[in-house]
Amino acid sequence: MDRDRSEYYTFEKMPDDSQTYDPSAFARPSVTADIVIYTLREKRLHVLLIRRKAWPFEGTWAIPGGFVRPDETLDQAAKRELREETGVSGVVLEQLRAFGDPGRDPRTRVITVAYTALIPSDRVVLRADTDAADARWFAVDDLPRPLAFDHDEILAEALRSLRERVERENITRGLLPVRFTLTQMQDVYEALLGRPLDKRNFRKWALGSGLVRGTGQETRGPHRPALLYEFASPSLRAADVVPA
Amino acid sequence: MDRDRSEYYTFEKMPDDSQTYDPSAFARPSVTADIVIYTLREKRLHVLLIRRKAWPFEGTWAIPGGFVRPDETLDQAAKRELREETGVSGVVLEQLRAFGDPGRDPRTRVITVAYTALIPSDRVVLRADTDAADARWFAVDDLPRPLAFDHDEILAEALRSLRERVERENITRGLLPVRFTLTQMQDVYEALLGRPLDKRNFRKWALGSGLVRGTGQETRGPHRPALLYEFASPSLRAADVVPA
DNA sequence: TAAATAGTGTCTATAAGACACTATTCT
DNA sequence: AGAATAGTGTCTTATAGACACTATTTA
Repeated sequence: MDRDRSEYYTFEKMPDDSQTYDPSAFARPSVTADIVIYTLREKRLHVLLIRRKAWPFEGTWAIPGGFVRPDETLDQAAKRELREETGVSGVVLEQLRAFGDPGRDPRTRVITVAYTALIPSDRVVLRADTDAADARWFAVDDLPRPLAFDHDEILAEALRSLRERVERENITRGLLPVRFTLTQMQDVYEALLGRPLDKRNFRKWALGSGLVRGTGQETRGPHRPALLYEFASPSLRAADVVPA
Repeated sequence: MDRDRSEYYTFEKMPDDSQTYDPSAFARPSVTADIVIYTLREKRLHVLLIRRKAWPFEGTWAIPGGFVRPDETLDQAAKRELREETGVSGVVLEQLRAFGDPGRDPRTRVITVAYTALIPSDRVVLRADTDAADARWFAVDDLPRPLAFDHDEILAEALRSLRERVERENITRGLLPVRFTLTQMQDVYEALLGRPLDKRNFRKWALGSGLVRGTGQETRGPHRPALLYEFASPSLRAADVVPA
């Protein structure tokens, strides 16, 4: 091992315990799944937070989540926690990444696998809106800091990832109802990108790209009706949707 | 809970054990960090695999990795394992995602956090090349299947992610030496994208984008010398590089 | 008829892609 | 002189962005 390490990466063998290492020799970490749930309210991107009722971080706001059970996949755990803590199901879940710094949870070593979910603005019926206190939507640019654990970091990363994906994926589908107007769709894009878009250019792009297709239907209201559109491709990946 | 679930996502409270759940009530999983190490050899993208010496999957090829220790971050664990198993350090590591299906490891529940690393083609000195048998480079389109655990899936996902990132990041930096010719750089892009690129268009793009800048130096060989370039921005994120 | 929202077209600038030959060095 | 690799420019096409007014409905 006397090769010049600053000039060459070497592969000469070093003491290798990976084949013989006994996992039970070290305390195992707990593993949780946390879910960042986005929706659009009044043209602003919001996340759902729950107020913690117990130590640690009692009374502070946190991303919903919980422990992964021995017999379920990480995706299943995320779906289950989402359902248990918020009653939401049938939502597209996307894994962000794992967060696992020692000390991020004062109880014990906890590694969390963070997910993001998008739910349509017209289908949000949050009981806590009236009930208040224990579950609330917060605009992503107006969060109650500090959050529990390292949830500030997770939310920052989730938002960065979301914005990155906006341009190259049909990511807005998850935030829109089945049928929607082009104005609603533009609102979603503007909220996600954080900047205003030109109406004519946006519509040219949305229609020209074949992303959406017109339904016959129209909206009603005290003003000119708008045509309703739907997404053209099937695209909701089966694996991401809970059957029931 | 009598609202029409097919029409509305509801947030009415369901039995919620997340606040009172005792993590020690369930067996905790083991957590590992696995690293997919890419390099370019003879214009083809290769990954480093090691042959397992012990049960399970004894004798089959696997991605290097090992258990995360209680006092280290996930990133540190990945760097340590990379160093221990291959002697490589000072490499950019990027977390891919966690893989944690029950049963992916026959020993016990093991959740792995997968990383990707890129190392430059000219600095690869793999002892096992002559020694053989226990650590080898494989072209990504010619892998020894089946691999151990769910490593087929991890490699497929890593490659998908790598190709996705090629277009929008300076990802090739990790695969190139400090100084390189534009032909070498084009080789990297072609290997990663899996298709040939036009030489003139590539050079126009590489130079015009300000990504690289010429050094004064030239190569030598039995043919016309080529100008050597280097990346313009500092850009290697400090957190990704092991200091020593 | 006022308020509110929907809907529509052109021009310009930039980026990406197709395409083939000459230049330099060494043996 | 031949082998090997480096290096170079134009035209076309597609895409994104700037930019402002008319249309329809209900109260």
